[in-house]
This record gives sequence, C-alpha cells and structure tokens, in this order.
Amino acid sequence: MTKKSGSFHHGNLSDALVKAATQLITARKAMTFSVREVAQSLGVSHAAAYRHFKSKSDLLAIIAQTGFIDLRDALEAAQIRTSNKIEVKETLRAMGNAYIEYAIHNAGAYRTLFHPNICDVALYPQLHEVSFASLRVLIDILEMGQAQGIVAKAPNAANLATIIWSALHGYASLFLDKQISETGEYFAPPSSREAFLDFIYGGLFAK
Amino acid sequence: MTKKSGSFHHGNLSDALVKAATQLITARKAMTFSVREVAQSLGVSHAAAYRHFKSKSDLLAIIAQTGFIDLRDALEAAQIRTSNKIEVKETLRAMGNAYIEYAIHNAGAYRTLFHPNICDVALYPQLHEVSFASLRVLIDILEMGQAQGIVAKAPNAANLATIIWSALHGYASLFLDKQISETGEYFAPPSSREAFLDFIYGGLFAK
DNA sequence: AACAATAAGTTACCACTGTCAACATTTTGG
DNA sequence: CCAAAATGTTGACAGTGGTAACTTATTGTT
Repeated sequence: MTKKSGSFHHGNLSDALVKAATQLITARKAMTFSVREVAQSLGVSHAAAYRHFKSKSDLLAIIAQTGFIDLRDALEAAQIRTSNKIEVKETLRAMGNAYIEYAIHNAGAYRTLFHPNICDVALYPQLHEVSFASLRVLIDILEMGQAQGIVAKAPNAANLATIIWSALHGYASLFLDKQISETGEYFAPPSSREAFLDFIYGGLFAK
Repeated sequence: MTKKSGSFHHGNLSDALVKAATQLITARKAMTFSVREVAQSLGVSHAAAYRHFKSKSDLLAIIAQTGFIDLRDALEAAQIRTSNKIEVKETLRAMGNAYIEYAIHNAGAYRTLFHPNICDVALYPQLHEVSFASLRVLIDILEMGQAQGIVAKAPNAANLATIIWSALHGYASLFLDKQISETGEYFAPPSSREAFLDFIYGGLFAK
C-alpha cells in the first residue's frame, strides 16, 4: 500500500485514502482511525490528505457514502436472489437478513454511517441522499406487496419502511454494542434473530 | 461550579466530575467532552481527575451507569402512571413513549449508554448489570401480560423484551442521528412515532 | 499532641491528534 | 516554454488522554 516508488505524486491519493481508511475500520470493527496513520500507511505525509479532504469529517462522509451504496447493493442482491418468488414475503425476509448481515460483517463501516460528525443534512446532503436510496429499495418492495394485497395499506409504504428500518437498525446496533446476543453470553437473555424477524414481519402481514 | 475557595481539597471531586461531564453532554446533545475541560470547569487541574478515575472510559462508564438507572426510573414511572389500568396494554405503550422521550431529552447521556469504549462486558460488568435492570422492567410487564393471556406466549417474555428494545432503540437512534423525523424535514419521509408504536405493539397482541 | 501513612491535589512532561501556513515540486494548458 | 494549478513536503499550533514526581492536607495510632 505504498506509493508508486520514485514518483512524487501518488496517482490517486483521494481514492487510496478512502480505501485505506475503510480497510482500517473494517479490520478494527470500530470507527476509530487517525488521518495521520492512514497517510503513513500510504507512504505519504500527514498533510497530503488535506489536499483532497477539507477535514476528517469530509473523509468520513465519503466513507459513509460508499457504505450506504454497499448496503443498498446488498439489499438489491437479496431482492434479486429471491426474484423467482411470486410473493414479496420472502424478499422482505431476505432483505432483513441482508441488512443485519451487512452491519455485522462491516461493523466499522456500519458505525460510520451514523457518525455524529456527519449527521448534519445541511453539511452532507449527498450522504443523506444515498441513505435515502437504500431506504428506497425497501419502500419499493413494500409498495409491491401492497399492490399484491399482501402488505397492510396503512401506514403508507414509506412510513412502513422507516419503521422496519428502525427495528433492523436497533437490532444491529444493540448487537454490535454487545447489548444483545444470540447465545445470551452477556447479561441480557439470548435473542434470536429469526424470532426478531418473525415478530417484525408478523406485524406487517397481520390482518 | 468552583471548589470551596481557600481549601486545597475539593470535597467530593469524584461526584462533581460526573455531574459536570453529564451537564456538558446534556447541553451539547452529544457525547463529546474532554477530561481537561471538565476539570477546568471545576477549578481543578486536569490531572486531579485521574486520582478518581483510572481513565476517561471509567468516567464514561459511571455516566452511563447513572444514565441506565435514570432510564429505568423513567420506565418505572411510566408503569406507575398507568397502574390504575387493569390490562397491560397501555402500560407498554407508556413505557415505549417514555423510552423514546428519555432518549430525545437526554441525547448526550443516551449516546454514552452505548459508547464503544465501554461496551466490553468484561471491563464494565456493573454497567451491563444496570442495563439489564432497565430491560427487566419491560420483561416483567410482558410476563404480566402473558399471565393475563393478552400477550403472545411465544417467544418468551425475555426474548420479546429484547425485540421491543431493539425496535425502540433503533427508532430513537435514527431520530437522534437525523435519519428520520416526524416532519420529514430530511430526505427520508415523515415517520410518525405513534404509527411506529402501533406497529410494534400490534405484533405483540396479534393472535 | 506528635507524627507517620495515605488521600488528594499540583506541575511538568509525553506521544498523539486535527488542522493550517509556507514552501517545493510536478503536471498541465496556452 | 513558461505560467498556473495541482499535489506533494516540512514544521508549527493548540488540544487530547495519560503518567511521573512532587506537595499539601487529612486521618489514624500511639
């Protein structure tokens, strides 16, 4: 991960910084990294990063942006994987599982998605756009389900999507923060993911 | 917030530090503070704090601990407020609202509850104990509901409680992180809290 | 009451962080 | 070919968590 030797310029430092930082937080399963160590890992001075990002928060925002895109891709992949099904039920289930899987296997990235330094919509509008794009995948499926007469029509699909998102986010977050576990290894009792999904989607189709 | 003037010793610096730090994060609605500024606000040198806490994380853990206790108190207050009701339905609803209210009105404290530096159960067992004590309030109500034949018997009350906790935590977290709002002021569509609670508890009593 | 032990402050330092300014070099466009 | 712009460099700054060595106050024992 060093620069092209002999060359003064790196070539594509901007992307390299994002990749290296993402790699770090992925390996650490936490969103802690310093700009300086990322620069050093690329064989570049610490100030070089600031030619490409106005601040560390800007770098965080880019990482989060690609994170949301990856998440959306994971959800879409789950949708395609179940596209042979006629009804929407199993697609929703697969998407719920995909969401939680993404959070668990990309703990560092998942945490940056909601980093307090980048939650200001006015400062990072594109970030919130891609966040909404992820949600859009869920909304679309729900609308499809409503058209099929399988999913309850009230509240509307958008509202339903935010509810399901909340639940999935809460489960994933508590899991990453070691407040709940499937095995009950902490103080809280064992919490089955399947039971969780049953419960959430059970409400969806009730009535 | 200065020390008793003229006296070398502060009197009760330990408590004062916790209170001052809590005050800071409450005012900022974020979990950012430095040990040094807290010490300075008490008219004391920065190193004095380290006579009472081995590390900043230890201080965070104490803050989180009292936070969990406050949360449990808020849940119990909701329970008492609805104790004239025969059935458990409205108590659960009130507790759901109390949980979200606590998170919103104590944003800084709520965030420290799940701070990554203190999520290791082995390092801070008492913290996870009080966390579980909060959950216990919910479990008890659910068990009562099951005894009344109102709440579904499967999954068991403990599992149900973690599911509801997940949902509430997700809603509160996304709300604090400005991913969802009741007015739809961001990219995500408006998300009604009442609709959210309807959905969550709807699943509880279904069948 | 005298005095050692301990508790609880102090200053001075360390390595590290984000960020910026001043300077150097490379690439690029006219 | 050269000025302009892009992209790198070093060196500084204030602020951070944390530790060590030192000083002062409190406390318990004789």
